Amino acid sequence: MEDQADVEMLGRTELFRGAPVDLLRDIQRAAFRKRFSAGDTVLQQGDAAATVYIVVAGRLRATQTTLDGQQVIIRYLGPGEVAGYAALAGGETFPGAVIAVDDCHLIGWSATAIQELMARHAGIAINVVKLLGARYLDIQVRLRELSTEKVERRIAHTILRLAQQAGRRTVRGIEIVFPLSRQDLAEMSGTTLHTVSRTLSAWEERGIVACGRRRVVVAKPPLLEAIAEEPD
Amino acid sequence: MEDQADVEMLGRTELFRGAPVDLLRDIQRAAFRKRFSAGDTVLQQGDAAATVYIVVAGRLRATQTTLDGQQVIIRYLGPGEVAGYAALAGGETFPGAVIAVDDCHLIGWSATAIQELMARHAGIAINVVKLLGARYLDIQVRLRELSTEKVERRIAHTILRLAQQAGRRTVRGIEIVFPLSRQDLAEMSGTTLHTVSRTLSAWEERGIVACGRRRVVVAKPPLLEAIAEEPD
DNA sequence: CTGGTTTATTGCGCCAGCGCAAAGATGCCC
DNA sequence: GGGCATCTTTGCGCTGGCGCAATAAACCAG
Repeated sequence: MEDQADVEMLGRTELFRGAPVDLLRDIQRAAFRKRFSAGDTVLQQGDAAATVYIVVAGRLRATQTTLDGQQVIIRYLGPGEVAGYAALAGGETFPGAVIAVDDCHLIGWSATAIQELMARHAGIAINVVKLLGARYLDIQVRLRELSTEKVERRIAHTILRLAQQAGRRTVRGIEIVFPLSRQDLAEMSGTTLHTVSRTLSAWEERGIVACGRRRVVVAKPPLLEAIAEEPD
Repeated sequence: MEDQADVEMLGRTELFRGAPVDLLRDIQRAAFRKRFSAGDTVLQQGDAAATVYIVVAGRLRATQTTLDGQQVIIRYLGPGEVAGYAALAGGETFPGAVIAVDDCHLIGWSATAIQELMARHAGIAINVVKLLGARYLDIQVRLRELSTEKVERRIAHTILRLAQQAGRRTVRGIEIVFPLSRQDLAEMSGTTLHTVSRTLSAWEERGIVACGRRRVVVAKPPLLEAIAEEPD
């Protein structure tokens, strides 16, 4: 039965880990499912923070856009992860957008439902604390990289991080499993697509990476790590 | 009685807001007090995340330092705010350091005590969620600024933010109440002290700011806001 | 297969901001 | 009040990486 599978899946997410089975069943009953196609907007920047999602399948991108249209990618999220922190933390509106990169399958709850859940079950609130703590840590590190490192190192770090969280071993090396353009890498590394393109070309020359249209494969991780760590 | 005053103070912090008085009393009894002089290290990067503090008086700086000694300032914190998130979120070690900028007076708890408190009182866990959510929001915005804005705008944003959270109205304008060097501003804006110095000199010329040794006063906030918002 | 769209590459010139270095200002401690 | 440490200013030259622009390659739809 599908619901049963759902319950097991929920029990493995960062949000509901450790919850007793009967609670998971309640949670599952309160949820709704939703599918999105690649490119769809799941959460819109500025909209009321009324929904929280967990990713069942597919890959999403959290971004933040300025008034003048400049965009940065805050992070990518995959199966088991949470989209819509603002709704957890009691924010009024979403500070950024979440876009489907692949075709995606999500499970969602209303903000009020989740907040009530947290109020009734401290364990879930603590899961949220851990999850936000982990995100805060990640983003601190990126802030430091952005402030102190030169572009090449930043791009290297960005790719290594993506390979870590969404890499698949292949004969050619570690392939990032979702489509990732030069522009995307630029928006994660705080640079321009031109500089990313030039950098990747140079690396390709040296056999460190292999890339195609919206594809990146890390052929020689140790060399890329060396670049990421070498001082300016 | 001093304890009574403490309890009231705790009830107004972001961490314990909304807790019933008798719980606050328990919390207060479990706490220890500690004083630090300007320049002292309160939490050391890499140390076991075993303590959480609330600032009673004074001002602190949260930083993160790289292996090669480069430093960024994550944020400043003042009265009522929490130092040592890692201990709340169940992290192993502190990802950054916290340093006293002024002479400071703090109240602290062991990580285990606070975690037990969260587990027993969902309201407190929810306060932590809100607090981490707010920090995450702040840092997202800074990440975007750092990625997309030119230095002058970034410095303007940095100063405006500091004026917002630690500004005092005076005849000369809004004064940032704690000592703040050019180097500090550089480490918050992702630039060098030289560029900060040059920029502030130019602004001083135009009467937008007035500054001295480790002092910054925003004389004409609207003009500074204009700089912060003007497109590149 | 064709035409159109999106994505990637690369040459070229320029300039914002860095890094160095040296001098100057300010505050503190004895 | 004098000496010292810390902090700030400013000139100068250089360069990393941006921005533009034009071309090329890959993909898609019909």
